[in-house]
Amino acid sequence: MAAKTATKKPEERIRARNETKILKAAVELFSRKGFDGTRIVEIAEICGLPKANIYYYFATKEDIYTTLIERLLEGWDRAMEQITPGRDPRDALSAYISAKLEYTRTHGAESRFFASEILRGGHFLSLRQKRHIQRVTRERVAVIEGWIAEGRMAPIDPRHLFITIWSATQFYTDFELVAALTLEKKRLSVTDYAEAERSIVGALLDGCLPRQAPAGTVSQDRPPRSKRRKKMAAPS
Amino acid sequence: MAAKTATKKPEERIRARNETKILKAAVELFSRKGFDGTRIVEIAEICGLPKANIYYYFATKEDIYTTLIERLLEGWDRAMEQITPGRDPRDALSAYISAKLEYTRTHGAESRFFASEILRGGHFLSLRQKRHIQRVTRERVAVIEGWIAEGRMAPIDPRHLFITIWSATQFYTDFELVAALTLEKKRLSVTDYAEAERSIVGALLDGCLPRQAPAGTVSQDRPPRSKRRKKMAAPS
DNA sequence: TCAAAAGTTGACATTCTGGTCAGGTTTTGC
DNA sequence: GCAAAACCTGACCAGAATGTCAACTTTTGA
Repeated sequence: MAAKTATKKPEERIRARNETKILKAAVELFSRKGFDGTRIVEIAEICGLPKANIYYYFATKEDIYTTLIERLLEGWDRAMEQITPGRDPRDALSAYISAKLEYTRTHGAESRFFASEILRGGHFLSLRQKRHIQRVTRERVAVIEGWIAEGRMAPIDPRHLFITIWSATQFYTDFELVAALTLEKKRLSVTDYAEAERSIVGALLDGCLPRQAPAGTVSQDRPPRSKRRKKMAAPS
Repeated sequence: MAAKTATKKPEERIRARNETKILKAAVELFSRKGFDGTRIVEIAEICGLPKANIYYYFATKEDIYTTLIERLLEGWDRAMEQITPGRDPRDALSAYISAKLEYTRTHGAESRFFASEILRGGHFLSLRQKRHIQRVTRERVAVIEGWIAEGRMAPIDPRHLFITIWSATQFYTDFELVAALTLEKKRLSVTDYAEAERSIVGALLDGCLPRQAPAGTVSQDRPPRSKRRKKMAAPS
């Protein structure tokens, strides 16, 4: 498959187009039916291609799967970039939560696909990919540790904080059924995600207990949790 | 299978024993390989039974699967029972988080099995089962709404709070790989779960921002988390 | 224009796996 | 002790799924 015969580069239009089509159909199916539950003839049907054509672009089913993993990982760090030392912790964490929710909302299949892979033990993840996740995480953990050292955040373990944020944000998409049952909706809407954001930010940043002294005091309405609420979730 | 021929009841020792054995092997496999990825001959091998024997006890693979779902749902509410109106919110929520973590830690396969089922859309869940989840949740949501009305909790949406708690606790087991990568461990230990509990409780109840009261008072209701990590230079 | 490269595809080979079944053995109730 | 019920299992089947291939068509570059 000499893709670059020197004088060539943009002539792989057809290839690019079809590979994209295939991967798009595949991530949708994999995310809902898993690796074993997905048949390539299904992928082919969705693409409107004969099965043999799929095999012209990808040698095996596993090939499609791992290609998807590779692409998805590129998105892993995107949201992480919100966490930078210079920023105010409240803003940074809010933005991070918002970005993560927005991504998971608009990329349901990808989110579930990744969740499914991890749930099954991540046997398709290469060592390099695991280390990538680890490295990216470690960098941002350091930022938060910095904030804590400066007294700008409570002394909470940043690693567990990240885990809590990840899990809370992903839940709405990965386990939408339970989320919908809980919220008593048929399906989740954009508004539900917005509410989720408010709630997660509120609970994680300020806690869910009254902000006053414990003991006997009765708390009235909580003081403005965050005066600098931006309009809407940032597009992605 | 007429299991009760009037004069019989406890003579199904063999049946009970084998069914248990089969279900135990099945939940382990289903949780790691999904419905389609699990072959009944595998289940049989783990049980040390010939394949046909599995079919003597369960008519189909789906039969095994749905039987498992039914049993698991019984455990769903267990932890929920921590949330009772009389209790102090802090205690109740702490106990709930603790119970949920303990369950997920000691019942990894079951936890992942359920997660996997929901992730795939929960098509094996019956309407009755969905409604059960909904009802149990609604009950406890009401308790929290009561607390909020009494000013014993900040005015946060209890539904989203539950979602955050569920997701955070389950994450450590369902997505252990990512949790382990984040915590830089090979596998999670009991101690890690204990730390997780502390962290989740800390973040959710008190928030992760400094507790300085708006008026300037220094809060002391947060137990000082002794070990501060040394500061690190913030990277890019 | 035209040959080579890229893309397409129906039919086939092969392997798996869920599920069946008939006939056998063991356990139980009396 | 004995018949009936419960339990066991090797062999088999039908459908399905992955992957192959050789012949065919379209696109490309000069």
